[in-house]
Amino acid sequence: MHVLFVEDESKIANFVNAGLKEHGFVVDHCDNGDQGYESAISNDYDAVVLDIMVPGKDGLSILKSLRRARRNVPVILLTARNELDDRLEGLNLGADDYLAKPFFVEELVARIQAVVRRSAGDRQHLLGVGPLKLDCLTREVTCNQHSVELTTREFNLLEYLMRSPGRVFTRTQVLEHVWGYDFNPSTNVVDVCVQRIRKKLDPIGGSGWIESVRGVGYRFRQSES
Amino acid sequence: MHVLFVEDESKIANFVNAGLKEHGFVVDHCDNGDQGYESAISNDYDAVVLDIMVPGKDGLSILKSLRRARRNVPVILLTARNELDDRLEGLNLGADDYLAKPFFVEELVARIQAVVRRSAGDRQHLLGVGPLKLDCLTREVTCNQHSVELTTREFNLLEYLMRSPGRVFTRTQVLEHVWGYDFNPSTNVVDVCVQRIRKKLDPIGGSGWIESVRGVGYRFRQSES
DNA sequence: CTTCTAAATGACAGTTTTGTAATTTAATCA
DNA sequence: TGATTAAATTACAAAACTGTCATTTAGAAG
Repeated sequence: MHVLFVEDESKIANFVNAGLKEHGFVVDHCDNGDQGYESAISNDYDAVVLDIMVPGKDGLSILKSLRRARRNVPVILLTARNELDDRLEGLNLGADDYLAKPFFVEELVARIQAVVRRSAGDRQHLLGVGPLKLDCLTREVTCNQHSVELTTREFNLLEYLMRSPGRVFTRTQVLEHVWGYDFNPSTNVVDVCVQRIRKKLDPIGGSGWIESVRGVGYRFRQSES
Repeated sequence: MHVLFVEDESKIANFVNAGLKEHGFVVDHCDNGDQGYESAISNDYDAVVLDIMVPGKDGLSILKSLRRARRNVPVILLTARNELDDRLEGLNLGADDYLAKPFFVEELVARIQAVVRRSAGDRQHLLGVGPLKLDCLTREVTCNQHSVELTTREFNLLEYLMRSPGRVFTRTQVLEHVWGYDFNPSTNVVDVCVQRIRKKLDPIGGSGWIESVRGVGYRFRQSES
C-alpha cells in the first residue's frame, strides 16, 4: 500500500509517518503543496493524505487540480477543528474523507483502508450499523426483526450513507452519487427523501440514525463513540 | 459435501455414484423411493438428487413431501427425455434444477455445486452471460458498453433468469420468486415484463437472449452449447 | 391448409414514486 | 429575546411503473 502524505508540521509529520509505516504502508512524505502536487500527479498512489494548510499550493487546490486532471486516487483531507468551511468545500471537490486534527494514527489507518477498499470496488453487500441491516442484493431493510419497504431512491440514499457511517455528506455529494446530478440545482429533494426514510424507519426502532449536521448535510450515526 | 442419490437402475446408479465420489462427494444411495424419503427427511444433506421414476414413492412425491415438511434442501431431479410434464411439475413443486437423462457426471457435479452454492446464500453480484452484464449492487445492465435502464421488476426478472442460464423457468416459478405470489393467478404479467425487457435490450445488441420455450416458460440463453 | 393454442404486442388505467414549492418548526447567534 | 437561517413537514402535480385486457402474430399438429 503506497500512500502520499502532505504535511508541513514536522512533529506531526514524523509521528504519523512512523505510525503509518508500522502498519505496513509505504509512505512518501512532502512538506509543501507544490512538491506534493507534483508527486501526486506523477505517481500512482493508492491514497493521498493532504493537510489543507500547507505552504505553497494548499490542500484544496491540490485536490481540485487532481480531480480536474481526472485522477481519481482516493484523497483524505486533514483539517483543523475549526476549518469547517474548507472541509465542506473539500468534500464537494471530491475528497473521499476527512479527519479533524488532532487524531489517532489508528483512525487514519482505518480511514485509508476503508477508502482504498471502496475505490477498489469491492463492496460488502450486507451492511449492518446499529440495529439496522441492509441487504443490498435483495434490497431488504430490517431493524429488530421488523422490515420496511423502501423505494429505489430511498434505498440508494440509505445505502450511500450507511456505507460510511459517521461520515458527513453534503447535499451536493448526495445529489451527485445518489441522483447522478453533476450540477447543483437548487432543490430540496435530498431533505425530502431523508424525511421519507426517517418516517419509515421510525416505527420499527430505527429512529435517530440519520443525523442532520446543521450547515453541512447528513450522516448515518455510528454505533459506538 | 454430503448428498443423497435416489436411483433404481443399478447401472446408472453405480456409475454416477463412483463419479460423484471421485469428485469428493460423500454419497448415500437408495434404490427406492420409500427408503429415499426416510433418508432425506432424517438426515441433513447438502443436496438431494432424485430420479423421478423409482419404485415405491416416486421422485415428485418425495419432493412434494419434503417441501410440505418445510425442508429446503436443494433438490435436483433426474428425468427421462420425454417426461416434460413431470419436469414442469417438479419445478413448480420446488425442485432447484433438473437434468435430462442421459447426462455426463460432470454436468451433474456442476449442477449440484451451483445449487448448493445458491442455497448457501453466497451470491455472485456480477453476472455475465454472453454479452450481457449485470451488476446486482448498482443494478446496472450493460451490453457491449451500452447500458440500459431497467425498472425494479424488470431487473429482478432478468437477474432471476440470468442466475441460471440455460435453465427453463415456468411462469409459476417466476411469479413465485420475482413477484412473491404464492398462488397461480391467471395473469400474463410475466409475458408482458419479458417483452418490456426484450424491447430495451434489443437496441443494444442483447437481442434473443431471453428465449421462450413453448408450453413451458422462459429461459436465459446459455453462451455455449 | 386449417385449426388450435401459446406467445407477442399495444393501449389503457390505477398506483406508486418522485420532485417542487410553500409553510412550519427548530437551531444559532447577536 | 428576537432575528436569521437551516431543516422539517406538508400538499400537490408530474412522471414512471405495473398490471389488465383485447388483439395480433406465430408455432404445432391434424
